[in-house]
Amino acid sequence: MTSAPDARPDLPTQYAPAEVEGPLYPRWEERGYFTADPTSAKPPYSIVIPPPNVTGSLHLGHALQHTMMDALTRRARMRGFDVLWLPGMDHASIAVHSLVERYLAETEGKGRFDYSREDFVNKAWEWKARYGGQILGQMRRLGDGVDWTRERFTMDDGLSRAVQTIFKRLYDEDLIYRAERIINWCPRDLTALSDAEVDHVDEPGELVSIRYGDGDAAIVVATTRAETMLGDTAVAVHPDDERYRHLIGVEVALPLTNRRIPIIADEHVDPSFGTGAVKVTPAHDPNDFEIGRRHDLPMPTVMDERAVITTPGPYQGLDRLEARFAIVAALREEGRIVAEKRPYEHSVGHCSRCDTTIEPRLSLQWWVRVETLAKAAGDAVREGRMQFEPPELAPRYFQWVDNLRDWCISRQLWWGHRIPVWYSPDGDDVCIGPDEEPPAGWTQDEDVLDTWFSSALWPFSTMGWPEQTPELSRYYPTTALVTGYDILFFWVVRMMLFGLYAMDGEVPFQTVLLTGLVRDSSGKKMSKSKGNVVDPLLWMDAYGADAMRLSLMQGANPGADQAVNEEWVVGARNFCTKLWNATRFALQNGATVDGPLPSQVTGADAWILSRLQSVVTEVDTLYEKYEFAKITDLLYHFAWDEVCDWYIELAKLSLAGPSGADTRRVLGEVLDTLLRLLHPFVPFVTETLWTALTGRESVVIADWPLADPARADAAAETAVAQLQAVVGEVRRFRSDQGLKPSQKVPARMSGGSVDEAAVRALLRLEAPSDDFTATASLTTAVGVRVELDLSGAIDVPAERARLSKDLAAQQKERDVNNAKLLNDNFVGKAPEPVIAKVRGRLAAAEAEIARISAALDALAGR
RNA sequence: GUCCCGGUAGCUCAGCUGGUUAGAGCGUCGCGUUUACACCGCGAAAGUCGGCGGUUCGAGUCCGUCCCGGGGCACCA
Repeated sequence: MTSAPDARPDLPTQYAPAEVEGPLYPRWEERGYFTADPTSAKPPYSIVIPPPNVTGSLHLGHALQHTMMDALTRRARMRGFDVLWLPGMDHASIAVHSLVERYLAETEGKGRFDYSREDFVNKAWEWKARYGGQILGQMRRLGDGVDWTRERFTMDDGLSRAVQTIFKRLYDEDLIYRAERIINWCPRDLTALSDAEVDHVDEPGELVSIRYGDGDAAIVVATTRAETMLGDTAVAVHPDDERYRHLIGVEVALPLTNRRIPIIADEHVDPSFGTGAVKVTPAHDPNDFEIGRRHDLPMPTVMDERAVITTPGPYQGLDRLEARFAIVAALREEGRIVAEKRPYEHSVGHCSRCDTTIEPRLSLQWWVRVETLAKAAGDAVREGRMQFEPPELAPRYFQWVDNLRDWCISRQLWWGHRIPVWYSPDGDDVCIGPDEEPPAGWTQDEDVLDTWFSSALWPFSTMGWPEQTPELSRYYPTTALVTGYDILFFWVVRMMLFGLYAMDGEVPFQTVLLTGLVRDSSGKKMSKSKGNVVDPLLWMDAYGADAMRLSLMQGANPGADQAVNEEWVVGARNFCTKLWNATRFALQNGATVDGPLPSQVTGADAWILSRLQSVVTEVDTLYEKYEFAKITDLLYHFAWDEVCDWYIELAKLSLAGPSGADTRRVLGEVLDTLLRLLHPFVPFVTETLWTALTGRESVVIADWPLADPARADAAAETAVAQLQAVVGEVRRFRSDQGLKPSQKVPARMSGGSVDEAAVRALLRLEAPSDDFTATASLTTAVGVRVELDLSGAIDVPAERARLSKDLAAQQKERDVNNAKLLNDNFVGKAPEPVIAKVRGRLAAAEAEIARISAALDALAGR
């Protein structure tokens, strides 16, 4: 292939995706097609990419979402918008920690705490430089038309400044505070986690009922976590519970210890659950913590950060599970176990990163006070300032945002944005803004912020906030956000919280387009443990990025999960090949895009232009609703069934005829438009074909097609439909008669008004010879009679079977419609157009029955 | 417990405010080379639209209920 963009290069005979796709992206990038221009007079269109983790590699979910964003932005660009699609990556605090720790263990044989904080962070930056960001190259491979000149990283200087700025503002307004609470603690990652980072899983545990105290002062409590009894400081019962009323205020002996704890009354206790009495461990359970606060109970911690028992005594040094076993055994020994239920199904929190069982832990952490922020985030959607697509997913958003609890944002990690608060030797603290210096001798807080804290700023921090940049004023709010519904809580909600706060109540995006999950061919979730994870890179290598993108778009119904498999990618590749061959045909036959379209065209040319303008309109309508699957389906069938199967076949006839010049121009127009319509989905192959066809610079910067209603031609559409009906009927006859496709048959045609030459050519019918003898006769539904000379007996049983089948269908049709018209209720109550339609169908069925019966009678005469 | 989504051909899915003989892709079967294309062409077979009940002249489409699958949230001492 020649690579000169302005010549019309010959297309190789065979479509080879790798050769087509390889050279194009660098060319697009060099020419700056994807670079936004804030000074442009064009209207803006903006999308910020959901920043993949710096540790990440492209998976099918990315491929799906990126293809959608690419399609939206490519189309917007073609429609004349100044497009910003902003790429970047997330620093992924915990994920990087795990990877870097493993990397250091392998390369240097050391653990995290063998390094100083500074050294570890430097190692992490080294790791990022060396192994991070693989996905960026994979995005180019996929064809993402992002503005690389504006690439961002959540830990680069500008974004770090944004983090510090908003932290200080929130801190100054008392929307960030520090408090000791029960938090979700991961004993493996050794950090606090937010509620969103905990997955709750039902699993079999044990429910053990233990008798506390003796004699009159005894009470039975049930627990799944016997080991925490070392930290019990009370037993709680419901204040109205008659069974225990007399015990309230009494102290009981806590087994295995020499402590005595009070029995208290608290509304939180459910009298109908278990024994109606609860052991209270304020330092290791969120509900118990609340009870403890209400009753001013002591809150002893019994485990360290690795969930090892610290209480002096026989259990000290045991892991929480070992301790549970040992303590239950000891209680059993003392005869204090009243009941044991095992297994006992209950929900247990796990670290969403490493799957370790979460330990609720009393801890001093930083929090965002979310009440007012969440209210604003909910109202913005309630007031319609931001909308979800599909709207059915909005309830999930409200469910979360309307019940949000304060957000724990501090993490006991080193890789991330360090909390900008400094402490004096006396324990005073001060929050330091971006341009401020901490007082000499003060020390900074050791913790970093939750990764999602900086992600929440992404729609504006990437555009230069807090500076009032041209980008920020032009591209915020962004036009759309495209992301998976699974990330609604983590990310979308938090961008709403901070976007509305930082940007004076302006939403970060006008529309949130939620995609489903990509599943395997049988609809199962992909997971490493199931071994059904597909690497999109392999599919791209085998069939091309275009084919993979197209197959993903084929299944992309809004908000719905989709199953994918290799067969469909093959099918999508086949479609690209079809386009390739159609374009080759056009080039070989002198199709042109130069000069105006002929004002008057006839026959197939008029028909296909009519269909084309209608398809353009439909595509635009479907884009409004983000119906990617339907757009794909529409274009697929238009291209394959109408353009290739019918128009090109018909064009073969007229190309040689007197209107050949018109047809060459129409053929060029149809392919030109079709390739432009398809470009957002299959950017590579359309670029190669379009430049070959038109000789112009690039379809990336071509204009989006406009429908021309003047080209609508109902008569031409009817004429071709009739032609198709006749051809279809005779083809079926030929097939049923066992005639080879290549066999030419003399025929005589009469009646109707179809293009006889076209019918003859498509059906391989010859002119009748002198000794023509009609051995078969077909009268088709559009009144065309075709007599065929099969030079010998036809297969009478086959023909009778064919006609009988048609007859039965028409009789059923007649009966159904007849019954309706005999029904007074129907005639009396149905609207007139519906009745007219039924009358028409009845008449048509009767005509068909007459026609087919006649044909059967004629057959009987043989 | 509560909320959401889904149950339509062998498989994966479309079917808008109820009104043609319920569609597509892949797969299956038959025929085969008509110079764009076998990564193709032509033809065909294939569904009691999860069950039951209701509203209606008319229900895959609306209502109720049940069954099955997926997911969210809450609780889980």
